[in-house]
Amino acid sequence: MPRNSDKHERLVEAAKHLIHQQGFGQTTLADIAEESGVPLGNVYYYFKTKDDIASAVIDEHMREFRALAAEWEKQPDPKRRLLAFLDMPSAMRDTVASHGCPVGSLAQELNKEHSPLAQQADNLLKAHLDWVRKQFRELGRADADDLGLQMIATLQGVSLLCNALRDPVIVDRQIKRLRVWLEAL
Amino acid sequence: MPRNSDKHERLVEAAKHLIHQQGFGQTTLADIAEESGVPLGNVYYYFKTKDDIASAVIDEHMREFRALAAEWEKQPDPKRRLLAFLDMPSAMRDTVASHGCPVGSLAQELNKEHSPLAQQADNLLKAHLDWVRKQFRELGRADADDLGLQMIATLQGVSLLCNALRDPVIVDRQIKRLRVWLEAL
DNA sequence: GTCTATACCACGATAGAC
DNA sequence: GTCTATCGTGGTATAGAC
Repeated sequence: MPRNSDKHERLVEAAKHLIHQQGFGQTTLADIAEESGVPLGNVYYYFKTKDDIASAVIDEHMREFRALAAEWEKQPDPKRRLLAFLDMPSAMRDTVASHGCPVGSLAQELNKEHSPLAQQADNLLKAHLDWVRKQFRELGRADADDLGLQMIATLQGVSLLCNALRDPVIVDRQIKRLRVWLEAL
Repeated sequence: MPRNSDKHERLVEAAKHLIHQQGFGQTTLADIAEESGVPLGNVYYYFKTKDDIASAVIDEHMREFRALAAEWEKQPDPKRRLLAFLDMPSAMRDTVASHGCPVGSLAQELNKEHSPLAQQADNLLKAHLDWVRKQFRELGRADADDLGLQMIATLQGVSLLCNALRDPVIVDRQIKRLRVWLEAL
């Protein structure tokens, strides 16, 4: 067990970045070892398999999401919470243009494999969706489930197109549109 | 040069299906050879590299898109052309739930590599986008570019979520919403 | 707990017989 | 043109010294 060392943490952090940039399949254990400054063979002291690293990365994404959600929930009403949520993709516009959405692209990749990792990534995406839907419900919308899906789908689609067209301005424009849409709701 | 043989065609067709189902990285030449009934070593008579096969697959997608577009363009007005366009994802709802959008997921995967294939897949996605934008322009909309992006982004996002949640009904509902939106435009 | 060296295997690609 | 056999590389995972 990792004790007084931060190597475990460094490995997960390196894997998180590399997987976002290169995808899970393209990222080798050697890449992760190098980026985190841990010798290759030593990686197996912390993780039994490559899949275990990916699993830890998804867990980390989930923790980060929960921490952000706790921040957004400090807003006094659901509409402002949703607007706060939109700050996330806005702030990531450049990295989205370069590598897409870290959670959406990972989920899509893992869903092509038959590994149980896919389910875990899907749950992460579902956590985003559920949180947004909850806000729409608190707004009193009977069609909260559809609205939430519409919002997350738009963000995922915009990320994909923004990445394919390599144009961060797409994120700006479409998020602005979503803000207007929210305000008017 | 392939002449009186359909092996070339069978290889591309097999690769197209397998890449959609498993992704490009996960699909091996052995898979493609087996599915198309061509011996492994013989694949290299038709394609110099694995990338060349992917390139041919993307070309094939492009041809199919152009053929469909030619059909849609038989509709008398742009609104009906856009509605006809939406029949495609509707008809594919089950395979989208199983494996995502064949062009969107491929583009996202290839954009994580540094290969020139990414550009080719991006062009395919852009062809879809350009066609839709053209229809909005012919509808007389000054914001045609935004509307087109909004529509393609929605479809891509819906495909991704539908795949992650494994629920084809999501496609039905959201396409229905898009139809209503179009009618009202 | 840490690191080196290496086993082992899958896959892309090639050689060369027919 | 077709197919078999095989090479070489690179990547996951392990053995075992320190």
